Order: sequence, then C-alpha cells, then structure tokens
Amino acid sequence: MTKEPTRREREKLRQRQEMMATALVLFSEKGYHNVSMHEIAANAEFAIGTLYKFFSNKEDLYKSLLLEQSDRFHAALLKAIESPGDEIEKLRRYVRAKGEEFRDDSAIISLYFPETRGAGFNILAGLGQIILNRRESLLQQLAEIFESGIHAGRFHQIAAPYILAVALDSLCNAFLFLWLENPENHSYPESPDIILNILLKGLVSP
Amino acid sequence: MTKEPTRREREKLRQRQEMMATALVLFSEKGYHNVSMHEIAANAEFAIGTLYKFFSNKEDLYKSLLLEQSDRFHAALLKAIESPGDEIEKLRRYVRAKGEEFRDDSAIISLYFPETRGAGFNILAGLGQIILNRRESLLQQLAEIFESGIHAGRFHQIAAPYILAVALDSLCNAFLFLWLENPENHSYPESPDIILNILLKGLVSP
Amino acid sequence: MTKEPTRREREKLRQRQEMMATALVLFSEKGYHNVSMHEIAANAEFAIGTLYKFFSNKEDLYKSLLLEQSDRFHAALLKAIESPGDEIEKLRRYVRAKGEEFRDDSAIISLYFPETRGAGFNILAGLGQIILNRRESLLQQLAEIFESGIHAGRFHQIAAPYILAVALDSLCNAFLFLWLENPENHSYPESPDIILNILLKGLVSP
Amino acid sequence: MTKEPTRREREKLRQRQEMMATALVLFSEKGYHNVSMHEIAANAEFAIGTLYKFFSNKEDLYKSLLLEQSDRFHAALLKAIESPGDEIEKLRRYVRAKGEEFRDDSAIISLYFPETRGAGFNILAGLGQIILNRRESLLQQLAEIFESGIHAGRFHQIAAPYILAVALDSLCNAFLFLWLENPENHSYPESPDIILNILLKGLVSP
DNA sequence: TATGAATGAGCTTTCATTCAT
DNA sequence: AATGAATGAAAGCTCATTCAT
Repeated sequence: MTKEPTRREREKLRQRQEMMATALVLFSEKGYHNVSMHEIAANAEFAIGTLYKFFSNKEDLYKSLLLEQSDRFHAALLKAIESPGDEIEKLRRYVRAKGEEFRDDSAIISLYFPETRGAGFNILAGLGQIILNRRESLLQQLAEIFESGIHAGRFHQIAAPYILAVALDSLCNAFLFLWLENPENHSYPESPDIILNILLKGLVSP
Repeated sequence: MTKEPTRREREKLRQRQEMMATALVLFSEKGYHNVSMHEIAANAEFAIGTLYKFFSNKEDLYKSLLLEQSDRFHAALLKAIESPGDEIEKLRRYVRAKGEEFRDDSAIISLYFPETRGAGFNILAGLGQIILNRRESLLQQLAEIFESGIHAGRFHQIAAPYILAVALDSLCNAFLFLWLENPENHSYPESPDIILNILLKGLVSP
Repeated sequence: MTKEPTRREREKLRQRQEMMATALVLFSEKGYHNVSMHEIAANAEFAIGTLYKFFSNKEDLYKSLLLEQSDRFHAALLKAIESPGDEIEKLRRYVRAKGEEFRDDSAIISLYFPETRGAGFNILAGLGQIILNRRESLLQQLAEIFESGIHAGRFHQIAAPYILAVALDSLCNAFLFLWLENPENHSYPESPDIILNILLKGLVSP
Repeated sequence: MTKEPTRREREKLRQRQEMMATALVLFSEKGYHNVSMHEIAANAEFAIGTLYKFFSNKEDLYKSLLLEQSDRFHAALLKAIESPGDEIEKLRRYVRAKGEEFRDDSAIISLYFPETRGAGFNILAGLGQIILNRRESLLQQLAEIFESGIHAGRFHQIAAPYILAVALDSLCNAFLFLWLENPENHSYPESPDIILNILLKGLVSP
C-alpha cells in the first residue's frame, strides 16, 4: 500500500522533473561532454548544490534521464504490440507508436540512439545493458508476431522471425530519421504503411 | 611524374599511420571526450609534442581519422555499385562490400555512425557534412539501380527508388551490427543474401 | 542610494585585493611571462580555480591590475594639478604627488612604465591606449599651466608649453628612478624643488 | 697579433650577424616571450640546430643582441662626448648622436629601454648590470662636462653636475620618444637644440 | 658540420564535486 | 534544506632544447 505523497514529496518530484527536462534539452542539443553541471543548474534555476542533492553525479543524472525516457518509450511500444488485432494490425500499431514517440520527443533520439549501438559511453555499460535488454525483449515480441503470422499462413517465411523483427525495427529507425530531417516532405499519417509495405510486398515475388 | 617517396617520407607516413591507428582504437573504445592526447601519445609510444607535429590539435586528429576511414569505406562501396552486372548483382555486391568493410575495420563503426546520424560533434559540422554528402550520393546511386530495375520490369514498384535505397542501407547496417555483436552465430558468406531477400521477396505477396 | 556592502561582498572584495596584490608583486618582480597563474594562486593562498572565478584569464588579471593602479595614480596627479595656487605651486604639487605615488607603490612602476612607452604587450593594445590617453591628458593639463604662466608673464617662453610639460614629466621620472634606486642618498622633502629648479632657473631667471 | 680571419671564420661571423639581425627585428616587434627560437631560425633561414650552435640558449641570444647593440650605442655616444670643442658643443653632439642612434636603429629601443629601467627581465640581471654600468659611466662623463662648464664660468650652478647629466639624458629620451612616435611633426636637424635649450636657458641666462 | 625530428616540462584553463554557511 | 564559493585534478597545447643522422 503506497502512501499518498505529501506536498513536500510532490514538490521534490516536480523539481527533479524540471532538472531532468533541462538536462535533456541541453544534452541533446550539445552532447554530454559539452554541457556542464553548472549550466544545467543555472538553466533549471537551481543552485549547483541542489542539483547534486538529486543526482549524485553527472553520470547519474545522465543515466536517470536515459532510463526514464527509455521507460516511456518502451512502455508505449509494448502497449502497441500487445493491443488486440491480427498480426498486421499489431505491426502497424508498433510502427505508428514508434513514429509518435520520435515525433513528440525528438530530443531523446540523440541521447538514445548512440546507446542502442556500441557508440554510447562505455562508462554507462551497466545502463546500456538495461536498454539493450529492453530492446531485445521488444524484438522478441515482434519476432513472435511474425512467427504467429507465419504459422497462421498469413506470412511467407522469407526469413527467420527474429530476422524479420530486426528488419522492421531498423526500417522504422531509418525512415523516422529521414522524416525528422525533412519534416515537411512527408505527410505523417500514411508513413507507417510505407515502411510496413516494404516488408509485406516483395520486389521480385511472382 | 611523382617522385619515389624517400625513406624519411615513408617513415613519416608510417608514424602517422601508427598514431591514427592508436587514436582510432582509443576513440572507438572510449569516445572522443574520454581519450586525452597524452593517452594517445603514450599508447602510440610517441611524445606528446610529436603527436602535435602531425596533427595540429585533437579535433584535427579526429577529423583526419574520420575522413581517411570514410574515404576507404565509400571507395569500396562505390566500386561495388559500379561494377558490371544486373541490378540484383550490383545490390548483392554492395551488401557484401559493406559487410566486408565492417568486418575488417569494426573500430571505425563507432566513430562513423554517430556522424551519419545527427549525433556527431556539432563542432565538426563541416566534416560531418562531407560524410553526409557521401552517404547521400551513395543512396542516390542505389536509388538509380532500383529505378533501373523497375524500368526494366525486373522489380515491382513497391516504393519509390530512394525509399528502397534507404531501406536497403538501413537493413545492411542493422544486420551488420547483429553479426558484429555475435560473430559466431552467423556464417558470413550467406549473409548478404539474407539481407537482400527481405527486400526482394515479400511477406504477403501472392 | 547605494546599499551598504554586505559582509559577503566585503569579503569578496578583500579576496580580490589580495589576489591583485600578490599578482602585482610577482609581475613586477619577474615580469608577466615569468609568472604562472598557479604561482599567483599559490602565493595568494587560493586554489587556482578561485583565481579564475575572479579574473577570467591571465590577461584580464593583468589588465585589472594595471587599470586599478593607473586609476589611483592619475587621480592623485590630477588632484595635485587642479588644486588652487599659482603655476609654480601647482607644478610643485604635481612633482611631489608623483614622487609620493612612486614611493608608496614602487611595485607598479615596472608594470606601468613599459606601457607608457611602446614596450608594453601589444596584446593589451586597447588597455595601453587608455593609459596613454590618460598620460596625454595629464600632459595637456601641465601644458596649460605652463601656458598660463607664460601669458601671465611669470615664465619666459623658452619652449612651447607642451614641450615644457613633456620635459617636466620626464625629469620627474628620471629623478624618481634615481631615488628609488638609492633611497638613502636623497632626503625626499627637498627633492621636488631640485627637479623643478632645473626648469625654473631657465623659465624665470631675469 | 690577431690572425687574419679565414674565409670560414668570416662566413661564420656573417651567419651570426644574420641570426642576430633577424632576432632583433622579431624581438623588438613582438617581445622576447612572443618570439620562439623556431621562428627566429625560420626567418633567418637556418636550421634550429644551427641557431643553437651559435647561441647556447634563447637568453644567450637575447643577451648577445643587447650587448652588441649597447656596444654600438655607447661607442657612438662616447665618441660624441670626447670630440673636441667647448662644453655646449659637446653636449649638442651628445644629443645629436643619441638622436641619430635612435633614428637609425629604432628597433633597439624596445629592447634597450626596459633594461635601463628596472623593467627588464630579472633573469638578465648580470647583463643588465653591464648596461647600467655603461650608462653610469656616460652619465659621469656628462657630469664632468657640466662641471667643467661651471668651473669655467660658462654655466650657472643650478644643480649638481650629476643631476644635470641625468636631467639632460632623460630629456633626450623623452623627446626622442616623442619624435619616434610622430616622425612627421618635427624636423630633425633643429631638434637637438630644442632639448638643450631647456637646460641652457637656465644654465646660461644672465 | 648542419640538420630538424623528437622530446617532455610546464603553461593556461575548465569543470565535476564538496562542504561550510 | 538549500546554497554557491572554493577546490584541484586533469585537459589541451607550446616551445626551448637535445641529439642521431
């Protein structure tokens, strides 16, 4: 039974959110090493000491930021996958959800992507693992959808289910980057289908 | 009529290569900001002053590294694309060349990828642009191959040629990352076809 | 209505003064380039970072030093010139004031003099100009005193007023250097008249 | 009996002169600490090692430079003083010689003056002493001229002879600086008399 | 003998972190 | 509990000097 948070506790949470929001903007604009703790504190209008009350060091702040964003991100994707419907519908919802996350919070991308590749800070190895695990579990769930579609005879088995999952995810990322770079060029609503179609149709199938 | 390089010149080139090789390893292991010039000099077994004789500053070293690798990388991919053969053959050679570059020099990836995304150092804007331009021109050439295949009736037009180019490229990257992470799981020779097949075949086409 | 400075503000000012005093001694003993910021910080018993909190860089510290001393110096000389009295009295007060400034703060001389000549750091061009302008305005005021004395018939016109001003100023400097080098040889109180007499004997002799 | 210098020896002397001439220009333009040994070597078109064959270190080069210039400078002034003629003529020749030295080799001034004051490098204390001694001996000789003039009844004894010597010297310096700063404002030939007159009007007026 | 590549001590400056108030 | 002044390790970089060729 969790206690109702006191006013004091709510206040602290709000401060923490404010600091993280400021840090997110700065980190994503300038990169981890080009943002100082003083800068974050000043922008968030707190004293530097207060910032250190909430985050024991710069790395901790960065990790918290990443973890929180990753929470939201993966929760949204999970919800999309687990919603009812046939395989194609699930995949379409997944693609759409990913697009919406990117669109609504593009700041996170520049933090998040280096971490899903090997390019993140190795210092953060431990954290990177959590994120990698989440990604892995998402890929597994996507793979199950493909597998189910294959078993049901809806999909040709053009590759192993896990391979298809990786393929879909990477296609999403690539096109979302494209759209973020030229937001004006692409009407968003139809985009998910473009991505999905590439997998669904084939270039040379009879 | 270029002179044969003197022994002195060859020696200088060798030193430069050694410094760059050391820097490449350290940068790719720890990231630009977590490697000091002293560390690079010590690992390469030169005095710090000698390092600065060859590269006027840390950024210059990083840029030289990136540019040199990008030269090799893009030259190899271009050669693959421009080789004779039908569209499918060209694409297969492209995928294979990309895999070989990654496999032979995986250190470069962690430097190279942040730059093809928005995640690179903004400082290096000028350089990043060069790399982005090269990538763009490769994508254009890939797109032409797809277009030619479509015109020749070999390919269904399941998406715009440029879209197909981006799709192929991102599939390559994703699977090459997979293979690099688990090198033992996948026999290399068959891999290019796996990637290509995803595009060529379709999940649901009749 | 200026607030009474708080204890904190007074403390900061005291620290700043301490740093500048230490820097003044070191710079005047060893010259700008032979004093390191670490040395200044250590001698003033502050951490190097604290020094940089007060002065944004070494040049800024040097400039502040020079400007502050020049403020005091020129204010004292101006006050002397502008005090009531006939021309000779004003000149005598000027000579005496200059002597007192030199005597009380001989450390500044080795910083100040290279700047009134061309020998200062060219870097400090902007600052040097301020000091040169102040010197020029003092010379102008001295020249007016000579001119007034000539018009009043008190002085022979043995040279143009500005020339006489330069002459008086350079005589002051020369003798003040003499006295600083051998402080024991010369009783100070009578000195100003020695300097002035050299000019006056010609200026007022029948 | 000094040997006739061999061709080799003459060549070495010429090289040495070339290095010193280059160093003089650079030092006087940019200041001792803002000129590197490499810069001097490059400008003089010698290898850095060759420079070090001639001067054991940077300070030695600077000292040699200063000493050589001081040799020339004082020799010229001595010659002027020792030439035949009455006291006024000797003084006029002194003033004129000083002006000519300044005019012909203004580069030396920025090196030389900090040294005749306390503002030079203290490192060079030993050298500074030599120059100070030379200056002192010149002042003594000037003082003797004044004394002789006073004894001969030509000069009023408006101050001690040594004081007059210092006064004349400082007046020279001050006006020579003026002229160097605005070379166009003052016709050179008549200048020496302006300087001298300031003293003479008092010294010889009835 | 003349060269200039190589050296590394030492400089200025930044910034994550602490802790007395 | 919140503050921000103070800290000092460590970074990037320069340049006087040496010495193998």
